[in-house]
Amino acid sequence: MPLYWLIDVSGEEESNEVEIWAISEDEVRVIINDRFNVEFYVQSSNQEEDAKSIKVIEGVKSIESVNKNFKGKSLNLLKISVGNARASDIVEEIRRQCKYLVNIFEDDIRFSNQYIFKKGIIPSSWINLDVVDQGYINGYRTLRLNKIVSVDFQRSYFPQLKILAFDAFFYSQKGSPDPERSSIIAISVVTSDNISKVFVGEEKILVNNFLNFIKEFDPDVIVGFNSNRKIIPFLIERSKRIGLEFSLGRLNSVPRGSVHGHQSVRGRLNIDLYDLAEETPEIKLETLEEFTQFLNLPIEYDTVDEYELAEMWSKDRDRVLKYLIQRARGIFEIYKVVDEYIFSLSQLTCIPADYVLTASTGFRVENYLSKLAVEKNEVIPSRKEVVHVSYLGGMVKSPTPGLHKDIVVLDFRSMYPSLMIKYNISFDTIDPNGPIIVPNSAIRFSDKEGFLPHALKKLIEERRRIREKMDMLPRDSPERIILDARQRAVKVISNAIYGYTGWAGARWYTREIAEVTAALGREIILNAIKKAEELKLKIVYGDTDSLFIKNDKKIDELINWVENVLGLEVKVDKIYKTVLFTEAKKKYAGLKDDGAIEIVGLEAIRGDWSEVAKLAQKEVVEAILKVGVEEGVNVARRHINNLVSQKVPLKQLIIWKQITKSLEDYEATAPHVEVAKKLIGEGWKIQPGDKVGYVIVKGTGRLYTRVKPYFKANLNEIDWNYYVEKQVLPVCMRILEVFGIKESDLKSTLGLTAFFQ
DNA sequence: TGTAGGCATCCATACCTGTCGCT
DNA sequence: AGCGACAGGTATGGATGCCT
Repeated sequence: MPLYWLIDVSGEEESNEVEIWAISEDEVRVIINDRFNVEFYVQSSNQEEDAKSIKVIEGVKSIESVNKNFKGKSLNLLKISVGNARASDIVEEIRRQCKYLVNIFEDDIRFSNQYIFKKGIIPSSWINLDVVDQGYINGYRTLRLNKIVSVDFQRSYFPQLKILAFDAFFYSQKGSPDPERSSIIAISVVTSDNISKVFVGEEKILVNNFLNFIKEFDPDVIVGFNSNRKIIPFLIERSKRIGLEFSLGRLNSVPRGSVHGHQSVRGRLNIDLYDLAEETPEIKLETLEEFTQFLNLPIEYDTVDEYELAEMWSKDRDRVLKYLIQRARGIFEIYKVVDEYIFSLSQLTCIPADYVLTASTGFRVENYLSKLAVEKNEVIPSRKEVVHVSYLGGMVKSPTPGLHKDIVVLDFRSMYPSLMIKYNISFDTIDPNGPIIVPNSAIRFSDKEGFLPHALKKLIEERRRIREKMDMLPRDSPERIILDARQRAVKVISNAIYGYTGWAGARWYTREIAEVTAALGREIILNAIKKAEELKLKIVYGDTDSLFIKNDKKIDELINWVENVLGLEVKVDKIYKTVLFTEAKKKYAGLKDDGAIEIVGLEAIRGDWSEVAKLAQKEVVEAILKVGVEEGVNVARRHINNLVSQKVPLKQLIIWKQITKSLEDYEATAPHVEVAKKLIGEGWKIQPGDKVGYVIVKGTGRLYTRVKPYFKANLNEIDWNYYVEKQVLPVCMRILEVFGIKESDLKSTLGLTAFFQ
């Protein structure tokens, strides 16, 4: 039976036609057609009567009485199958006609999702298909699906995909490019066939050449950076203006806007690495440069910022083109590092690789659970608007300020998932008379395995299996890399299930569950602290599921006690030679036994502080941990002195902050919002999610009147005093005051006192 | 089309209090 | 003495981005 690897599934609900793009084992790109009728379920207090009304509604293909599970109950429902119609129209009619209607389920599950769930297929996987040849369309072999035979779980590798990385520049004299007046000046590409080129010249010819190249190379994957939100929509719009169809997709189709702000490109995977940058916490500014650096890829960029692009284009065209090519190269290389992760995530969540990155964590979890629900005959609840009542979360123990030597960090291994399994916590096991009781809580659970514990066990088992397999493979072997990506994907989903149950937008939102899980977490950590104190262990800090303990033989005893008495796994996560705490929770810095410095929570790692302040704090911390407080003071003085003598480059003075909502929604006046407003007034487009960089300049009055976009400021208007008093000094003092150092200790001796008057 | 809550921190603003000058 | 303007301090809430 031939094997096919699934690229994408799409379809037309009204014509019941499914279009699957796939690659056969011998690497032929094929279109597989199938038919599928959408189904949904109706709960009625008088099935017979309501069935009569439903039967005559146009588009209802069949009705069947079925039993399904719903949150721990068994429900008898009418399964409605839809033919040549839209489910939403039929639902509307049912709401009007059925007198005994109680509820409708699964009418809000997208067509292609239903198909994937109900046929048991898995995107980005190899599947045995029984197909009939139907000839060719535009050179693509077309098949009709007879039967899905089986998913081949054994094959962990992916087919040789044809990859095209691309990027584009648009010309805008002032502000952000706008398809109305800005033209496309260049498009660069780098492909898996090792072609690297840039399309330039007269706009129409340029675009045509690019599209011809696409048609000829025929990539399976199109990868860009910011392609969903900016590049592709611009190219489509601009092409329209100059009388072209931007047919990036197979069968000459133009991309169209799809779910989660994704651009759907027919027959190809359109992947935007910006989505991945956004969800990677280490990447703060979310630029391609930063992403590349984060992955340690040896790619150099001669960066041209957007604000200087137009000028550079007239001054040094080659430099701009060089940078554009470097970008496509960077995008390509990053993709090669992350593709396994993307496909693993796609397989696990059953979201096509195409938009698995644009879907946020909550929707990934939800898709995973939905797929499992169909398998377990559980009805998927409808999405409803509910009012969220927040609840108590994790417990954080205040740290003992100062330097601590030889500190062991004890971690409860995946505490929330473990607790949910241990107490069988789930939306379908809540039972006022259930045998499982929870300490200090009125809520009880039945002992019949719940849906969420089942899901979690499956995930944990899967991860264990993968890691076992991994251990048998040589390091850096391709298979091991794929498995590692897969186990990471599994872990992400598993850890997010607790949070998902407390998310008001979730289909399976059940606040009580999230609440009781968090309460149990607090109970556990408090018990562990109590036991540790009994053992005379010294705890310097703790947060949610971790304890920082002064090293002692008795720690083993504590670990055993937790495992035997509390029934949970704990492990030594790491050991600090020295760790530094201030008064604040969630902030510390440590020197590990391997010599590495770890900074947690402090300003030095926050994206919304100037580089000069971050660097100063980082060096102060390092000096204290490695040398001593005295040296920390010296470092701080040096940095302050640098500012006073105005020797710091402008780039280190930029403060970056995100615009999180549309500007009119801001209640408070804030510096970064004022900058954003100014920029918008000058023709820049700023949307929620964008980051604005600004510096503080000399002047009087409120801070927001003294801000300037970084690219409009120059060094002689900088308010150096601000950077001393509000940036470098406070972050250094935060650390140094722990050791009794006073502000005056940093300012004096350098003859700076006058400067601060 | 937002996993959760806990936390520190900055900034703008409202409010409070005391002082001073003027009548 | 009584009043208002003003300066300076403080409490409060919005906003951001971190931690587990």
